[in-house]
Amino acid sequence: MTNIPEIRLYNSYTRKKDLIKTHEPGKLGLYTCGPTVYHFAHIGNLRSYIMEDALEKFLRYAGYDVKRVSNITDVGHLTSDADEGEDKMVKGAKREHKTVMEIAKFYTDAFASDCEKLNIKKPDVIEPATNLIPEYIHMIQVLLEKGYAYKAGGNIYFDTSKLDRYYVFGEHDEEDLAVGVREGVEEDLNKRNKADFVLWFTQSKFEDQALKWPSPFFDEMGYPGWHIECSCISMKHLGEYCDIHCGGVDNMFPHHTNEIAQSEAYLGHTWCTQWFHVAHLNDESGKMSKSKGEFLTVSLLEKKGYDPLCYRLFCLESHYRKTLVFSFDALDNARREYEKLVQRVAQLDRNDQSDLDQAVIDSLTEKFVRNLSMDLNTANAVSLLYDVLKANTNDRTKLYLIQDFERVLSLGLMDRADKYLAAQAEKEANRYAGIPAEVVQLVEERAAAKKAKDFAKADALRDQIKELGYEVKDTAEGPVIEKA
RNA sequence: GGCGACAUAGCCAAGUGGUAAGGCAGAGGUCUGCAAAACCUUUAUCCCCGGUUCAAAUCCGGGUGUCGCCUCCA
Repeated sequence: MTNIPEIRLYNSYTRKKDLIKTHEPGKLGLYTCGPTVYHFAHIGNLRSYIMEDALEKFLRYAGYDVKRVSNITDVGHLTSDADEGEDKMVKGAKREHKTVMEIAKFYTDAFASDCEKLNIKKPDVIEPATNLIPEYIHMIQVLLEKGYAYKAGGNIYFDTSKLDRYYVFGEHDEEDLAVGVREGVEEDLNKRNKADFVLWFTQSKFEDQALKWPSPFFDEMGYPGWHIECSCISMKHLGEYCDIHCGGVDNMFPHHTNEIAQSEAYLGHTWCTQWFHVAHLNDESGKMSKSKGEFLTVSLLEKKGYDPLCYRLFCLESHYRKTLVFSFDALDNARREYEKLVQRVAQLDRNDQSDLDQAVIDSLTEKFVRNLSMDLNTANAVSLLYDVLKANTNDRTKLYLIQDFERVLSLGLMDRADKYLAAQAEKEANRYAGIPAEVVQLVEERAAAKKAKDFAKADALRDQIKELGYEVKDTAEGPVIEKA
């Protein structure tokens, strides 16, 4: 923690690029809003996790002792994208004829697998929402005692009028809120203020929750509202101060606004003042969602022949605060680039015993840190890979730098380079596999003729090979024979 | 209606006061008989209009456009 560089990140809370501060020097508590496990994550969801992963890794690279906590929402998240609106988890279970618990388990695992394929590091703590029911009840009790919450119509609501400043991410007038603008969402008449939100449900206009718990508030069983889980999970694992809280921009309001409201009302002091929001991945028609158009998942990309890490490269090449438009043309671009990068890394000599070129290392790592320290400029950090490859220095130094940068970028370049080399070796070993002996004979004769610069004979032999139904092509790695 | 973000070449994308990084694609070239690969060279005045300044893609004002949020979303 001695030499941590100054890092600036755009903070949605102050709308400025603030210098990162931590409550405890050198230690950094990072909270990232996790998925609701009712369906597969689409690649737009995953963009946020990729960028948050890059942030986490850079903070570690810079020298912070990071503790990252993430939730898994497996209860209490209402949806209204169906006709009447249902709980996401209940809806998922119904769709697949499974129990809510089975659904949660299945999609939690699927999410973990997607993350692994994208080289997203597992958070230090992953907490399912259903694990902390007593904590929610406790927080709600305190909020009731302090007068920040009220009971109405069988639910408990947070009273946003009790706060000096509720709209922390931008100035709003309560009257400006367009309540019920969305189809299928009706105004809840139990609310005292338009912006009030539910902390605990026993009555819902939607279909019954599958999971319910007893509470001291009502005789009926109930379940927590969505916002309370993140506050409690963060406090349980990071204490009363959260250094940086991450999520997608769409969570700014109401989710994160509500988290701040309830957390600070509960604690009586500020809770988290650094907010990192990742912009959306759109398709040509706008925001990507699970309910419209092609549902793009990691497995779908794999099915179409894309290495998931091409997608990671695609994301890192763009800035996290800028909307990124996805198209297969753009992904093809990234794939081509990725393949070239891998090949160039593979061509570096791993046995190079030269001395490390400290001047080059210092200069390039300084640029790497400077770019990432300025609002996580991953696009420039990726560009530096090319500076490394082009640098006027030995291969050992280049490999050292690439592996060093990979601690943050995690593009799997070394691993894919290994695979590339193995595939090349395999190709070499199987060059003549399945090719008739007489064709192999002709190919070798042709190679000899070429070596002797007898090109007329070589071309004649190539024609002969063609007559047998095979085509020979010379490549950098020797002749390749294909069925014509 | 309110709030917010963004607008740079064919495409993706940096740049936050000093005369436009990088990548993909394209074009020209070098090279290995040809071809492929590789390598080299090459491609923009920054949405529009005003202003500040010796100097603006970068700051200010006014437009236009795209996208997002306003209790489902990463």
